[in-house]
Amino acid sequence: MLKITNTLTGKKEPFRPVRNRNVGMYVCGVTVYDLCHLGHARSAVVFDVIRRYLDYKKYKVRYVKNFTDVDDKIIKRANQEGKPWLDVAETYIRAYREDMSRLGVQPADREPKATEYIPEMIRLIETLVKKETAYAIDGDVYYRVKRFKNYGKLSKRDADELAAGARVEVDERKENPLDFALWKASKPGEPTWDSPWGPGRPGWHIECSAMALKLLGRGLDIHGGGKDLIFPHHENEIAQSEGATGKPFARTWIHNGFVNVNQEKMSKSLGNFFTIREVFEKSPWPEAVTAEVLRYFLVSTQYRSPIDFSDDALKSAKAGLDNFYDLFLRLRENTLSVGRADKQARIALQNFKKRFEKAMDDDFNTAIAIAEFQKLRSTMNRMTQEGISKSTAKQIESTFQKLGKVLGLFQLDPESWRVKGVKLYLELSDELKLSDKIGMSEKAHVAKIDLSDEQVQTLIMEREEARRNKDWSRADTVRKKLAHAGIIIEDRPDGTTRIKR
RNA sequence: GGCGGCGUACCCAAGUGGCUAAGGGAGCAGUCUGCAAAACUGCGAUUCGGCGGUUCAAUCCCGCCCGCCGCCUCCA
Repeated sequence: MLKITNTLTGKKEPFRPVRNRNVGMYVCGVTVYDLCHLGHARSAVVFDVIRRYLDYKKYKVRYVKNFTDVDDKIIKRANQEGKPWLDVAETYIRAYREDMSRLGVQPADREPKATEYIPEMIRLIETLVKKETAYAIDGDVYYRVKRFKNYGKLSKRDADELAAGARVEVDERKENPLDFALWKASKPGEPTWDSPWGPGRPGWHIECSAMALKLLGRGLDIHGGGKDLIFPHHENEIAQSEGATGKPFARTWIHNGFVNVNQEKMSKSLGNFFTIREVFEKSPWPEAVTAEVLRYFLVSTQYRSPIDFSDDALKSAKAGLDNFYDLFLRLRENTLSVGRADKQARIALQNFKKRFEKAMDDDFNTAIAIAEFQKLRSTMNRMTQEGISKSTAKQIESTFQKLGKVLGLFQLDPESWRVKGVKLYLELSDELKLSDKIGMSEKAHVAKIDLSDEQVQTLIMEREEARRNKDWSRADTVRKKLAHAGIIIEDRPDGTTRIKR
């Protein structure tokens, strides 16, 4: 039985969708005014994994993740760049899609844009106004927080105390400092739509209420996003939606923890953020490898906890994955016609599956799920030594692939993970050279040696010849030379040589 | 100030009122190997920030203290 920690109740509770096996899931997407950073990547990967696991459990998932494409920050950006605001939004929606596809994040079933749901928003606001849960002033419409008795139930805040401690400069026209904008009269040059209150544009929170209600309605089982959205965004969504419909909005609220750098939240204001593409660009590994490394890093911590990003963390993730892919290679190479360990291996696979599901059922504990993969890897390495047949080896590999898919891991061809065939040209850097940026000590000594494919081949042949002549010192010299270019040579028992980087 | 969270070995990271405190990375030693790498085997927290309390028994429950972080304003 799947259990999920629900922010609303503060408890881990059994997951029961409204309509049996159908799951409606809404996740707050990004405001498209800039490139996505690793924080966005984490949120995306977390909910991608949740979605994949629900699929795996044979739920019928309808996953909606929106784009906020009308907003103050987009307007500001457009003004800075002297571009139409729609262009800005389009640019970053495209960038988002590129980044996510690199990360192997599956698109949601619906990716609505706020601007496509203006009529729905207006209707929602009208309902609220009719119920006197909202009021209009000079073309603006505000939500009357006092009218919603449960205000604060998600973020566990007391409305009165909030009002007392309000740090925002108070708009004198508002009845209560906590009241928030549902609709804003637009200034010249700003995006604008006709409305019963005059030309204007939506406030920040209303779009998600409108889209979630429209696309998922009462089947809203899961509503998610980063922890920073709990207040005010999700709190306000609840107020708007429940204020209008009089019915509970979402059943289970899921919030993911932040990505930190040196224990501090990665954020624009601190300037300590890394964009997703920046990490890809600076990565010493091929793109597909980097993607899995990032995912491995991101899911190696339970989704609610903070996770600290660093070069070391990525290297550690890479090393962990290398060991898996080494096993996959071994599985393809070291098989027999009849395996002594076949039976044991098959039993281990069955047990593994149960443990994996147990881990994931417990609030998507991907950290434990990975630990289970690790144990299986170790077991299978031993089985391989004892001897397994080709068909069992295939079964093992496909189990890793099939269950790994839930986390988005082990999806690459083991041959291409780090053996021949990948791009040979590489810039060799121990560190990702992120150091200066995050103020860490300078320790990146970059040796840059580019070897062409041909040069590598020549060197390897040279070493083979040396080995045949038992000229060990010459063979080792070549090995060292290649090592400088990041190429590792492994001599295998059958006399062949494996090339890794 | 209010609310929430965290502090587990060199690093990352699970976890439980009592059974060996998972797993990974790094390290060390052994087997293997021309050497190396990989794999395998072994080693590595008598202890879970500190101090008290509850309990037959606490890392896990309670209280206090110390340290760190987040939200309370836009933020994944």
